[in-house]
Amino acid sequence: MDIPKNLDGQYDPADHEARMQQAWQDADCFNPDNQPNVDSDKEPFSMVLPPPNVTGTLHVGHAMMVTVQDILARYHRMCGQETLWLPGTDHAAIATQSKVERQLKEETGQSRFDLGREEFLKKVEGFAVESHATITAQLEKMGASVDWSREAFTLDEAREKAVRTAFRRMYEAGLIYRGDRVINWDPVGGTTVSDDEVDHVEETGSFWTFRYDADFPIAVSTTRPETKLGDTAIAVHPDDERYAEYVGQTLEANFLGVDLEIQVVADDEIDPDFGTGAVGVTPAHSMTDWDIAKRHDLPLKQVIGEDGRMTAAAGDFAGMTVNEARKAIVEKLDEAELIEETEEVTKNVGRAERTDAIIEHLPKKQWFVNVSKKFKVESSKIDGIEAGEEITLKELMQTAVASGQINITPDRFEKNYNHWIDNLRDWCISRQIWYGHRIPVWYHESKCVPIEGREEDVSKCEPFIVSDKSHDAEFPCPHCGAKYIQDSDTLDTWFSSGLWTFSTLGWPEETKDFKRFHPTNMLVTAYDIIFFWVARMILMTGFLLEDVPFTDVYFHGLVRDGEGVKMSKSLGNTMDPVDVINEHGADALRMALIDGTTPGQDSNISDEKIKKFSKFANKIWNATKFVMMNLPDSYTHEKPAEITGEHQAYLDQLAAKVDEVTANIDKFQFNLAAEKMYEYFWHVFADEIIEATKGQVYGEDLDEKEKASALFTLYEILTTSLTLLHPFMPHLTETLWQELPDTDGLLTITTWPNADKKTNA
RNA sequence: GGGCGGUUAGCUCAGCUGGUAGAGCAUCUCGUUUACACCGAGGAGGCCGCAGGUUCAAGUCCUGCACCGCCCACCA
Repeated sequence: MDIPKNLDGQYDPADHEARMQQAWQDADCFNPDNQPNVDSDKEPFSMVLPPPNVTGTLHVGHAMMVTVQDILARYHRMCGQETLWLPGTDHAAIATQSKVERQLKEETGQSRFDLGREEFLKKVEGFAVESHATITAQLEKMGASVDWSREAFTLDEAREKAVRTAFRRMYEAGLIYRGDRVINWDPVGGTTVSDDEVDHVEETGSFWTFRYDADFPIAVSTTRPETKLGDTAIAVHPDDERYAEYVGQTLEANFLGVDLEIQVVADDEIDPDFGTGAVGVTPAHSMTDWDIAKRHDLPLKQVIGEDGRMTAAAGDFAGMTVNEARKAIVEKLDEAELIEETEEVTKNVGRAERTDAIIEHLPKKQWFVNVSKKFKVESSKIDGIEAGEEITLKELMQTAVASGQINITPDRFEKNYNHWIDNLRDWCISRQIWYGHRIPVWYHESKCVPIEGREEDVSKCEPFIVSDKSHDAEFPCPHCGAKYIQDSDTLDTWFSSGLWTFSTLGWPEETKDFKRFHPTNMLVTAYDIIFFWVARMILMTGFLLEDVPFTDVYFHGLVRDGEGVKMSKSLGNTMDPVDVINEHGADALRMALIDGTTPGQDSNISDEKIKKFSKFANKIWNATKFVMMNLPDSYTHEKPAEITGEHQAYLDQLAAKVDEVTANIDKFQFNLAAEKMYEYFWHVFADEIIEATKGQVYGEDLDEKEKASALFTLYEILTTSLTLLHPFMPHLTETLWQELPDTDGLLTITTWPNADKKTNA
């Protein structure tokens, strides 16, 4: 028999991958509404794509995430479950805005303030559109079986409504509040950032022990003398006899020309053995000092401004940058012989994740989510929480996981998660940037900001309105005609991504999709956003739906280069998935990402590894060619009356392999499933079984019964293998499936070999 | 200061609930067999970080230690 004409030569993915993607799109089978192989007895399977930031292009880390999810989606779809994998993108507020700001600066030298809010936002949106097009093209190229008809964007109209509704409901429950607190201020980005957006870098610096003035009885230590201009107290341990006589007193000091009133307080948190045992308390510029100040009702004195310069309260040092002031203060202290000791120490310096600016701690009025305030749960769907129970967001987040309702793979991350929640402070959700969901609060201009000369009767007017409705940035007050003006801040990007599993399904409307697909089944993501995102999703879903967002979380590791070095643009070792796909095919890339990697473990991707699987693809191509060359012209796959003992043993081995691979996928052991199929197809099927049957299917003096038995066995093993490999190598397997003589329709909606055995699929 | 991960063949890594060590690449020998040279047959190469313990049996479980890496935490 001749070589099948479409299988001539070697396998070249470039000839087939796009064709197969088109065939799937044409059949529209990734849209669960049109999925033809749904088994109505089975539960649906749903997942959201963690929305990539619209800040550029996808990298191999995304490819890993997409591969794992696509394996799951295709597997569950083949098992007959109505399967939804919902794609989308994230506006990534600060990340996107700062990227566009940098571009603007480089190209025109302008800042966002030169352009103005409206013009600048147009620029950002233009950039986002471009980036979005790149990302969707990349996802398609990887073979992601997502349902594009349901695509969402964290900043589109439907999501805006979800965000406003969420904000309002949390506000009404008393969980969102506006308050003064010390926040993390990014002086370069000109915005607050949350605790999680601060990276701590170890740097060396001096640690000075000094007195405010020569007559002051207590010495204090600091790495940041410039903040000491804002000291309003000294805290000591209650049992510390050295300072007992001063506790309760208010001492006067003149610190390099600035008058200080220092209250001496006793606080259990102070370590008497560290430094002098006395801490200069700076409530305005330290979060821990702020806490101390709250406990002792201490006043607050801000000496550093939002521009990173000393304020008027800093006396002679006003107007200096923080660094200049530090230097000047140390010099003057030195001259006045007030420094008792200078030590070199290593210290953690907080830097803004996006701009790398050194974070300043400043007191500022911001919006927060209170994670420690009890609220009443109306009708709980969370295991371990009863309807009517009073609970905090922290407790809710921990219960959802501790109860086992949310299962984390690998489970060691559960510890991380709990530990983070234990230490969680209120979540600062307002940002002073322009790109994002504007805070849905409107302030009454005459009530909140009294305007001179106006005498409207404002007794009926609300000072501000929190609304889930769509309003303009300004609208007239129905009572007095003055204006309501919207808060100029935007929300932390994770506020909207926290709603992602249900905002994408139409919430707050009770849509069919929402009822059918929520809670979702799986969340697949890298472990580095467990706090940013996973925890916030559990928080938001827990409060708003009194439910969990998903029942399984799978964390994959970070992807490094072949030498195990973290990929970065500056090192030039980044890998664009599209380049790899163009050269070796998406299937080879997918297998290379899965092979030899375990959940949560960082892995290396190398050219060598990718080649391994492009060779494997070629092997499958050729084995299929061999089987087809030996089939009769109009082969139909029917079991012959007699299967020889030898062949039956092969089929039994195959059945066992099906069970093993299925079990591996069910347990999220994708590496084992992939390695098993590699080993089986190449070294068992190709090397042994095909070789052993060669003399039985072609040549002289054939036993016709044995030949029929052999051909049936070969075809059975081949088609079953292609089916098992489909979630991993969808393009190649679909291509071959289309060439085989007795296959029906698309492989991607063909039933998984032992799908009927699976009870809870 | 807490927590987590890693330490297995020259390199990069698998090894699920404990039962006499595996893959790819590299290396050596042989083979132009009509699916595939992106191939086949065969070989060499491992006190499974160190030290104890549990067990009939440990790379796999327990304890301690060492080194590498990561995360969290502003000892002011």
